[in-house]
Amino acid sequence: MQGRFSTHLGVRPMDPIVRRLRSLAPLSDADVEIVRGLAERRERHAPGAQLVAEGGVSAGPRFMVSGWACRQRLMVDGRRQIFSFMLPGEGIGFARRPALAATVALTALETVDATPILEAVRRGATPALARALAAMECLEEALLLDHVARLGRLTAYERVAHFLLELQQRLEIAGLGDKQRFPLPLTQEILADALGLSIVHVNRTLQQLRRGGLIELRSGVAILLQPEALAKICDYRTTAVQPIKAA
Amino acid sequence: MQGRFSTHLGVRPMDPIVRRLRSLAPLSDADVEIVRGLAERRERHAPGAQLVAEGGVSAGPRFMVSGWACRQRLMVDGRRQIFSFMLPGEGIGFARRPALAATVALTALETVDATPILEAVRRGATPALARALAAMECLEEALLLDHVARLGRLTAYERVAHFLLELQQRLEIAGLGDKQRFPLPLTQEILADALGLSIVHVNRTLQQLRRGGLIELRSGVAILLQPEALAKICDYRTTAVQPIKAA
DNA sequence: CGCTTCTTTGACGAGCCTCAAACTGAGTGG
DNA sequence: CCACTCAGTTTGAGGCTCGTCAAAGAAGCG
Repeated sequence: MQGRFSTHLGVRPMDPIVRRLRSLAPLSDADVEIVRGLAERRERHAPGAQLVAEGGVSAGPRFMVSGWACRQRLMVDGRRQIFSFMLPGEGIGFARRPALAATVALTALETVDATPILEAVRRGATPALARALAAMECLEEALLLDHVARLGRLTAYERVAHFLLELQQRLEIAGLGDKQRFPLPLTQEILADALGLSIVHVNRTLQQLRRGGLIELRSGVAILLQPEALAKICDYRTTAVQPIKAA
Repeated sequence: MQGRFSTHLGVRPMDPIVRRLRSLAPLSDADVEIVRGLAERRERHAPGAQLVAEGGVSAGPRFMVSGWACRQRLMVDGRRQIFSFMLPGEGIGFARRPALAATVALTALETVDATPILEAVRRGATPALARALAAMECLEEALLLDHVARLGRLTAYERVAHFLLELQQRLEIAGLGDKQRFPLPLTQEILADALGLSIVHVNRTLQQLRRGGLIELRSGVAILLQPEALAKICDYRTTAVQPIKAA
């Protein structure tokens, strides 16, 4: 289904990665070629598969090619908190440290090994990609802080609006979806565990947004009918993506 | 007051920093000397002072010497979310990126410029300190994830317990406080803004913990009367501080 | 179809927030 | 030394937000 989607739209598999990196720093054709070269070592994962175990060392840097994943932690009594989502084009395991949370596939997904890029960067061969990776790390932290503020200081209604706006933006950058419409292959349980709510309350909040004519949701596709109104609801500010100047 | 405290206990100003780094990686005497050498360039800040502006570039790496600070963000309607606290011995602005949140002094505090250490590390002069700084960064992210889980999946009662246990541990490492007792110079408003609660509810939750004989709080000092019971309440797991192996 | 997973709905209660006001303690100045 | 102020804490009352329990629809899938 996902594969067909790509084919029909003429989206080549590495496009989300290229688009995303380009949004972080201007890349030369040579840089882009390095990225496209990654396509060789592709890896498939089934939904539910654990990409990185909590406490384990990450199996090298990778990019998401298709599908969704998340970082999460479980409590002894079964409660779950999702820390972040990984979308096509985004990186996994670039930080060389023990994983502080498990990374789990939420849908069927594909990744590519990004080791060649990291090596090229270490050789100093591609300062532009180095900047892009630095900006990527920075953006990840920004998203985590947004998540904290969302959980700590927004109501359920605001949280859902804020989260949808964030996804819209990230997916648009990757070339999936536009200003209003994007794929959303998440169950309400997953939304609940990310947003710190119960399933039931997520359901009711979504309906409230629907009844208000703000969003539409069906069969894995979200439509933001009034993005500006949504942004107003939750004081949404685009997490600025300023490319980092070389040191 | 704070100065007197240090003098009486015979705590030298750089001790918290040394202790904290030592908890992250074994340091040689030479390493410790480098750290103690920082004491020259000390800086004072009044409570409420902004150490780093949101969006601004951090004014170089620093260590907290005394006092407390926090990273926070304000919403347009005045709501505030505190992302993290900075305690004596901990670092500020080591990541070379635009600040994603403002850093604000919560009490009178002192910092030292850590640039010399960063330079020594870059020269490769001190691999042990390099490991300690890497572990420091890692630990910071771990704390942030803990914070997310706290806000998303713990009740008010659990949140407060969890937070107090975290502070106890961090302060003990810095040599301030012991297994049960530690300084807590935070108003209930600050606690509320960190834990995603209202002031009133923080107050009631603290009293619930007091009535349960779990904690004691007075004039800026917290006492955990039953640390194990507290840990049980909130599924508290020490955020393991495993020194990172050299690459 | 018949299963399972996911969504939706209702009823109810608890957790947490808001508003408001009293109380405490540490200055501060007359 | 005693008001007086101000920031912070505590208490009460009431209500909204959100969670839990339970069960009934939908929707995907073999």
